[in-house]
Amino acid sequence: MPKPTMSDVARAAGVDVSTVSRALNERTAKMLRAETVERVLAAADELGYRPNALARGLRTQRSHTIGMVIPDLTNPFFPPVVRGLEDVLGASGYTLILANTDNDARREANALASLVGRQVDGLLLATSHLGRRDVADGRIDGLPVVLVNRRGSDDGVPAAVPDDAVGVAAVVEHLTGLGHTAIGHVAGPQDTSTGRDRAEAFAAAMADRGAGVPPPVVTAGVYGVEQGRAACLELLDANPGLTAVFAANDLLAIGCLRALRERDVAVPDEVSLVGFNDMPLVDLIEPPLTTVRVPQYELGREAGRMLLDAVEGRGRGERGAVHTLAPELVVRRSTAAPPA
Amino acid sequence: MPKPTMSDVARAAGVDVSTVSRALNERTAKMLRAETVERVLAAADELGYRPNALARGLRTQRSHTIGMVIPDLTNPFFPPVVRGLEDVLGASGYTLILANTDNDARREANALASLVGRQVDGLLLATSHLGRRDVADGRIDGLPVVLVNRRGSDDGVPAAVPDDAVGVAAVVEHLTGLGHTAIGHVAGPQDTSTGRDRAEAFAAAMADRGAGVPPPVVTAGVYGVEQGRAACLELLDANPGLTAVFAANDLLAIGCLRALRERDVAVPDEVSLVGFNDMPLVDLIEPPLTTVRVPQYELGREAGRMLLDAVEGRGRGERGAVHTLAPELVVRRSTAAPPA
DNA sequence: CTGAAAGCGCTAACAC
DNA sequence: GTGTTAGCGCTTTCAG
Repeated sequence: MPKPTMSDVARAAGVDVSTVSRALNERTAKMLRAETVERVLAAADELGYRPNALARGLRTQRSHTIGMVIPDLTNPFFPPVVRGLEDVLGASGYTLILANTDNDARREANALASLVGRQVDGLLLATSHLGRRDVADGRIDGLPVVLVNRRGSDDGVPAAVPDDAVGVAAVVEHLTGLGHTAIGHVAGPQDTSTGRDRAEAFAAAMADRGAGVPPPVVTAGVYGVEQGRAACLELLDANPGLTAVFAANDLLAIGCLRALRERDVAVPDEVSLVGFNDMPLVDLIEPPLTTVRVPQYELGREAGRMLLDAVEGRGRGERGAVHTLAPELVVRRSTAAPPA
Repeated sequence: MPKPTMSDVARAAGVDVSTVSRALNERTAKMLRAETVERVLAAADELGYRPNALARGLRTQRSHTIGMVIPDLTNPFFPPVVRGLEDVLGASGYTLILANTDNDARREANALASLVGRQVDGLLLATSHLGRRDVADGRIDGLPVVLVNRRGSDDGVPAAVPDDAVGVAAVVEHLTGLGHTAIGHVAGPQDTSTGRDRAEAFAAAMADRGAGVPPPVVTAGVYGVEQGRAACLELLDANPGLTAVFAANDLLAIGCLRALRERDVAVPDEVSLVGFNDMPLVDLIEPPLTTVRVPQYELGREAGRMLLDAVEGRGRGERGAVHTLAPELVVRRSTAAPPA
């Protein structure tokens, strides 16, 4: 027995397919006599009828599907974001389709093309690089776009992001409060808003604290453990007096930890280390990482809400709504007072 | 300018839509004159035409979409599996849709219904419990199903799984080789093949090693950190002489680590600890976890291949092909000789 | 080798 | 209130 279709239900209930369609749709069911609706529902239930989402989407020009582009699902930062997204989207009947790009431009282009071909109703981008022009107006191929965790070049494109400046300020305050003055920064890619904003906020916060010269910074080209390790090695070698390192995210911080171990410097006894994101499991490494907690699940929820608003035509005209979520410093055991 | 459709391309190229369809499809392009194909391709390219996957799917009864049901994406075990899956599916033009269930039967039912409604061509289940009857014949709602990381109750349903017995045997050999005899097991849920098989393999391997009495076992109801902690506490309290604990997966092992810390017992000096899976980041916790490496990415690839075979009608008749991947013991610093 | 026509399963005017 | 009709964008006989 092949899948029952609407006309099977119609026949079973003794009505026309259009009546079945009306009965099955919340909005149009009230056009019908209650008794009819009931009869249709019973027949549908009896046959185990499931509406065909493809046919519906083709007809309504709405697939109830959302595409999301991320660099790499195995980066522990993303799964909680995705869960948050799924929870809001699912509640409204939308399904999420993920695509990984591994930071490769060609793969990203393919992914977008594939998603658009699948008629997604909207796009979530966690990969946006500053300066990409195709999202300047908050749309790709006519589809609404919301950036996740990163901002666009200007604030014209909707985005859900952590408040980097606030987070970084808390880090610098914590470190200087502990007595550190020689603090270095392992910065993230400067073509991402997170990398650039955190580096700028760090320089600004240090200047506020009366640092005469700009603090030492080494930039990692990609947010990855290995890149963090290399950058930290460089930072350490160029600045032997450092007593603290602030990494632009947790993956880089883990790389720093490896670098520190290689150079045989004790954390936090000789050098303190701080990350950013508080991604899952960083509380289990040794020493447990002091970091800035970005509400990942909430980030996903917020981005989902924003995109749904755009897709369903609510809240139009508020082009460039960048929603900022408050981060929070989580002090663990990777930071301590500098050695006497 | 709305999205160009096939008839737009047809008009631009001065041919019928059916000709465009033929020109754009690998298989049917050879029916056409090369010059015609070229003209169509040029027109399509010119207009930026993208085939509508919904329309195609409706017509062909094939969405080129695969549904996957997992307990929880934030469990670090799954992302690499998903990546492996995506890589094989993507290469064949298929898209993966994920659904999380949080081990909730109702959510699972909803997820399956939603996926089936979206006309997925096949299903991947990483949540299967032993004894569920609806997959007994390797199909749900007529769709081919492949289990990932878990087997069904009998071997009638296709599955890609690690070889638990081999992995567990390696663990026991490692531990006994170190001199341990008092080894306890924190078992996984007994309604999953992994939980049950590993517990049985453990008992068998211990018996092989000449253990007179069955070794102590406490079962966790769910694969989770908190459940691992609770189970381990219980195990420890009931068996004060234990010098080693083998947990049925890494999440449980992390819970055990917490329990051990709470009881102030040093790992590995007083008690050795072994996990299972070698999920990402367990090499970074302290002490780095000795565990059994399950090739997660490969597991995904293998499951993907199996499902594609079933979906595309290849390899029929080999009902019940359970593909087993070889695990490998990874010795890190959570295991050592028992205290003298 | 290419065009005409039908139809996948559904929704949305438009009738009655 | 409910049936009739047309058509979303595509593929696939069937003609020619």
